[in-house]
Amino acid sequence: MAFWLFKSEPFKWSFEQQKACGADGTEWSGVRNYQARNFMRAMVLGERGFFYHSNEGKAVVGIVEVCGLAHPDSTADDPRWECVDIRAVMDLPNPVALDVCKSEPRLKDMVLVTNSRLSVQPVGEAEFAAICEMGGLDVAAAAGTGKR
DNA sequence: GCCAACGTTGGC
DNA sequence: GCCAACGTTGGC
Repeated sequence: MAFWLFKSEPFKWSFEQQKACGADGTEWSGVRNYQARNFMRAMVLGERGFFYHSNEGKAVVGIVEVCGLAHPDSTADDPRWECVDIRAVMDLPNPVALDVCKSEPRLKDMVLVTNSRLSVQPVGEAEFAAICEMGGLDVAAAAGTGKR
């Protein structure tokens, strides 16, 4: 199981809007970057990730789950662009801000910290756990591996 | 609003 | 295939 991070400017698409889509989720459309696309191609159903608000907010605000494998992006006129579908799972009780991530030793190698421009990125298991802990979430619950 | 970092494009 | 020019992203 891998973990991911999806970045969005809240004015364009916020976690509130994501939650409003419910369990069906939505296309994570609009990605026009090969690295980001390749990460989406590697995603598996049920994998979890963070929802990060860039620009305004600059914080990890929620947990999402991959609910549709990579497919052509309906908003692209070029079929080489693909995206997955994701749905909101839960909020982080305490959003974890970027500057907090930057000053957290366990997150010093996190892609969010080292390459702020990548809009879809992998998250290490330890990084996932650290942010859940800092955000006030039970790691197993956030990862979807705990008891329900 | 500025600018640094990064990616992409296109001329050669 | 290199590299300069350009566009975009996103932190500050």
